[in-house]
Amino acid sequence: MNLHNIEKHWYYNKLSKYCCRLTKPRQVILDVLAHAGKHLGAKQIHEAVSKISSNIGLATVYRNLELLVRIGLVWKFGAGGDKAMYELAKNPEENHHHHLICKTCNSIIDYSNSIDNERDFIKKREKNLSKKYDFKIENHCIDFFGICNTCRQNKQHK
Amino acid sequence: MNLHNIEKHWYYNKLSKYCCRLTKPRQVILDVLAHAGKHLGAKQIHEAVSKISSNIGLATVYRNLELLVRIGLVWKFGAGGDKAMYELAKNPEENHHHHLICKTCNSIIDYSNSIDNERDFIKKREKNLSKKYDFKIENHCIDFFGICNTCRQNKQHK
DNA sequence: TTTGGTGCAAAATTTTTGCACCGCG
DNA sequence: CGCGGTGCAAAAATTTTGCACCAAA
Repeated sequence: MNLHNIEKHWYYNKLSKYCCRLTKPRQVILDVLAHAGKHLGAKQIHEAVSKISSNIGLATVYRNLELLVRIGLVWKFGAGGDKAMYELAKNPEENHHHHLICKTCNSIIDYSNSIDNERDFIKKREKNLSKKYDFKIENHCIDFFGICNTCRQNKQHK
Repeated sequence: MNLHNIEKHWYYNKLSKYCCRLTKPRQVILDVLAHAGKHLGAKQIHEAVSKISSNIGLATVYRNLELLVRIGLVWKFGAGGDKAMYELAKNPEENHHHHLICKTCNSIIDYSNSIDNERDFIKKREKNLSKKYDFKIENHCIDFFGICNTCRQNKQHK
């Protein structure tokens, strides 16, 4: 399970391609996201980052996340609108996460869009929409909201 | 084009069904969303509400939006994670909006999921995911991010 | 030396909460 | 009366900005 170094190269390379210096904070933020393997909030990222390397400001985390989102290395999604969540983008050839978000406890289940033909469907949809609205689509976010099994069970006990 | 009263009945009825009083603020908030016909932020809603009826607090707007979202009358989505956006839910039989969000100017294009077979696809997907994760799905949010035509043109002129 | 990147602190924005009060059931 | 709902103000949480400084190109 040592894909980790390969991934490292992938995203580090992409960063330099965009003429951004590979600074310590950027390295650490990317590593944190890669290790997490799932969505994190800005504060969580800052906390994790601080454990690895001290004196990295929350503002720097925000500034770099914005940069990373802009160049497509990180994806940002809304989790229903409370606070922003971030996750490392995958290689274009790979699939990424979509979400099941519990309205009651706010927990988030990641699922991969490799299931079924979702990926193909989205691709087709993007092409169609791009043309129709003259809009260059770079990525997307698909979230389902509802009630998780734990919360449904708790409800019954009330 | 006087569907407006019909719609009114629809959502007013649903509200009373959930044992919530149909108070002035709730009426006004729903009317604002119905008239807007598109997503609005909490602040925008409060401003619009204030024009119709004075002395309705922003906190009340937030509290009621939360309620309306919980009972399914209003949909909330993240717009990429800055602030929450709200739009009136549609009758279950109708289609609702998905979004194309410009990363550069933050403008949002609504599109209806009636196009193509998107609606059917989502339905199928929901069923599949519900079963797989034992998760009761109530609604969803599909957003595409990219660059709108205006911003693409501006870029070229730089 | 010039520019991009940073830390820190202050500010702005968005959302939540506490509390007293009001009015329907 | 009791309780859901409200306004207002204060607080909390999230995100952005100003500014001086540092370090790589």
